[in-house]
Amino acid sequence: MVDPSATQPLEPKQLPVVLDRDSPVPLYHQLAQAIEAAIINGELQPGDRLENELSLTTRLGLARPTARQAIGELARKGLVVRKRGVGTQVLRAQINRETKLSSLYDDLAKSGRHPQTRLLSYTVGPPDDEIVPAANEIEESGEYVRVRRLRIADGKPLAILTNHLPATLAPSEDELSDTGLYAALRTHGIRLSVAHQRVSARLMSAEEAKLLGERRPAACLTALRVVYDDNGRLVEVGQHVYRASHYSLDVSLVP
Amino acid sequence: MVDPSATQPLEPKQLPVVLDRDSPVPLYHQLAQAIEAAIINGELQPGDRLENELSLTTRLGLARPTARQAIGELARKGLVVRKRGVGTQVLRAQINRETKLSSLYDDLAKSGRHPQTRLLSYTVGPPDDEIVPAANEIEESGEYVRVRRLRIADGKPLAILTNHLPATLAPSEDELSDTGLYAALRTHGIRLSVAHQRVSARLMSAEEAKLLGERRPAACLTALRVVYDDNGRLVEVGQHVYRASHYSLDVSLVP
DNA sequence: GAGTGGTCTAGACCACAAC
DNA sequence: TTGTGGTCTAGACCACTCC
Repeated sequence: MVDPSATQPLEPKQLPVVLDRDSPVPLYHQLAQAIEAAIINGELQPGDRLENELSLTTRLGLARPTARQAIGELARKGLVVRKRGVGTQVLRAQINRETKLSSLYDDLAKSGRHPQTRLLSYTVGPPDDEIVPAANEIEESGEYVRVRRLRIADGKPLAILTNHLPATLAPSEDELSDTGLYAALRTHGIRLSVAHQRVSARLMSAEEAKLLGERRPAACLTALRVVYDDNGRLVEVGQHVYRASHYSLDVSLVP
Repeated sequence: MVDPSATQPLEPKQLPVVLDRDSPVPLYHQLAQAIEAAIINGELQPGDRLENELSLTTRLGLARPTARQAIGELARKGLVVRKRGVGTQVLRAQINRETKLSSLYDDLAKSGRHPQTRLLSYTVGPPDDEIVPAANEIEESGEYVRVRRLRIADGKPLAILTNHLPATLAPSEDELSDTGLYAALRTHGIRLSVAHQRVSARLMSAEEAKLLGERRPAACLTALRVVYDDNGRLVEVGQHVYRASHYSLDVSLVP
């Protein structure tokens, strides 16, 4: 006997999750993506409670740590909040442009814009004074490639990217005009692991304003980025100057 | 029979970790902190291999998932890289001002500077047009408090902070001049869960330049921050204007 | 082949929140 | 008291890297 008018405000939805145990994709990630999809397409609304961990595990035939790992993934993304003694709730339906290690080129391409690159200069030589303040672990001895590029999106100049790379790792001039720097590095078998970025702002120089099509005085957003590969080797020091009137940086924070 | 001249280049150090099983601090976190401390104080150098997981677990009497959780914490911070079939290596000795959800006040206080606040205005009323672009989920009906403060560090003006809060949550004028906004919210039992920030730059207005002690033209770093509590309620919309010549924002990225 | 991290299971007890 | 997430154990098998 079911009374349809009975209040069931806290009845969590049982998502129709399908897991493929033969897939190389880990089960916890399959589950996390299934839940994330339900949040994004609105099946789970902000404020809704997730099915509890025990129910999930028995229903899907998983062990609890596996289910927890899935939910933990979502919690770190800020999509979901866990509260002991209460349950897990959906926080936001936000399509979360999350802080990740990607190139501006990739970002633009993914968001459907049309990135172009104009190579301004490509020089080889000893480490440049410009990069010293950023990286104190520079090998004084080695040769460095200094690349300066103008990044253009939808026909409008967007940023001036100056990158310094150890000559042994640096892609050729041709590779750089076709694709983004990080894509080029990836094809060289370099796996990036961590980057530190210092973001600030200043006035544009006359040259910068001219390249970016701004009238002085104009403000620019600056980023000093230091990137390491998975062996801890310094891969790149980048000084980026963004046209502040056309560019902003999204950052998500969790406590 | 031990030959001291034998090459043991890959012998990982066995850290003298002490775990307190009666502490309310989880074991995995105790272990993570012990390793992090060793990295920061130089006992573990960048490039050094960590003791492997199996050895850690048997030596410390832990289960493997516990040890993995500890190392995973460090990996997410970018302190350490795990490579299947190889081991776990220390990446950087970096004292990592990590991206977290804290107030500027807390940040300054922790870094040993002397933050002060000057309350510029405190008004109550319907939602301000200024905050609409940021948050489309504003309750049109409710009253909002609009607070404008000047943040000063070591006697130098550093930022103009404009915050909009639902009147039901907002701290009083007195609370705000004594402490940071987030600390005041915490004492009201509000637990923050996630924030989204959009960072850009522009030229300072005449009023901003005057408050911040800059000569125009001057650039400022701007942040539009939207903060939610652990129930998904909108807690705050903040528009921050930082003096670019005296402030930068550090962000760490992992793939 | 030996050693490493990556994934997963099947339980256990605890701390906290709501009723 | 009940239900929830938080922590932890003691294993297992697999995939990858290096020799």
